[in-house]
Amino acid sequence: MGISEDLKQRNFNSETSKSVVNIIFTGNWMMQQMNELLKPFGLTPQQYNVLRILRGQQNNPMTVLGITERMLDKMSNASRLVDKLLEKKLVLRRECPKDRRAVDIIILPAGLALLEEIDLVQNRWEMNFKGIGQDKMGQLNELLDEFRNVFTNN
Amino acid sequence: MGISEDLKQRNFNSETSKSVVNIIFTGNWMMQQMNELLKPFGLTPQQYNVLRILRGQQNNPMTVLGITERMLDKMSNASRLVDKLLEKKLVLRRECPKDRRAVDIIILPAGLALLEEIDLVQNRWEMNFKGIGQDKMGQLNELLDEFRNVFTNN
DNA sequence: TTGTAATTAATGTAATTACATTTAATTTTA
DNA sequence: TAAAATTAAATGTAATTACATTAATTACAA
Repeated sequence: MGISEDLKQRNFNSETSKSVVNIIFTGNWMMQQMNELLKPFGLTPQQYNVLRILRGQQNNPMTVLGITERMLDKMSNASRLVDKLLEKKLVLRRECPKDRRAVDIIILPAGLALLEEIDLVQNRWEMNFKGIGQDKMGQLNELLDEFRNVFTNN
Repeated sequence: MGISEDLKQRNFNSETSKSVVNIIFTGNWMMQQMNELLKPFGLTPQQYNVLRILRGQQNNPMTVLGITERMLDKMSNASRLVDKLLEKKLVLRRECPKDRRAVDIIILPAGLALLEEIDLVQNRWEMNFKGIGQDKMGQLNELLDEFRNVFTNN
């Protein structure tokens, strides 16, 4: 019996308890999917996330702190993730001229190219969900946001 | 700027792309919440999950494999998680009489008592979500299930 | 200005995870 | 039955994460 069936059969105290477990489980499941998708490209989901954040800044440099603030998983050490991306020559690291404590990170053309490759595969993969429909996707996003917004901060 | 605002501002290709990121992010967020909640009790979310699985079996012994199948995060090593629970004297481990390769794990009264303590705190914590309403919770659960069910297995 | 506090990134480390391998027992099959 | 294949759990390990600390720089207050 898989966990999906388990989720259904388990007698939860409340729909809320089930949601809590379901969100964690589905998050793990999704991460796993991403992990498989990224494996051929030699990136972990966390490294990929950092690259996408850098691309999102339209080639403006971004400090390590800036990256940290936007990471999905705050606990991954941005400093060391950037190390890995440096090793792969996907980003550049240089002292920030405005604040010598800070370090600017810039995505390199190789990084952008890799992201574009991954985009193709990811878009194809996302097609799997097209049966669900935009309206339901929107609903899901609203519900997840609402869930988190219960706690004012975050 | 927190990630929530970032999720809103980021220009996603599609509502689907946003859902993918949102599910991962909200899963991590929820895990973090659980982590904070469990810290005073000296349990990690994974250890807690195993304890709950064992409780769910109404004190029937369960093999390590059985636990693995029901874990939220399949990748955590059930064997070593059980080690930790043994150290804390929350479970018992004994050779399975029907199959000497397998090992039966049974939750001890101390484990059940700890879970009841945690239940109190968790129920109180879940009250935070009561404003959302049962109907929306149900909706969310259905949507998450639908998302995963796109891939027949899992 | 000078000393104190705060901020930024990097690093040290213990624990955990991911992944492969090993050991022991059981099942299958020749 | 004996050998081969499979299964269950444990273990080895390299990488990663969680958490604390450090080092360097900047901001601020006396």
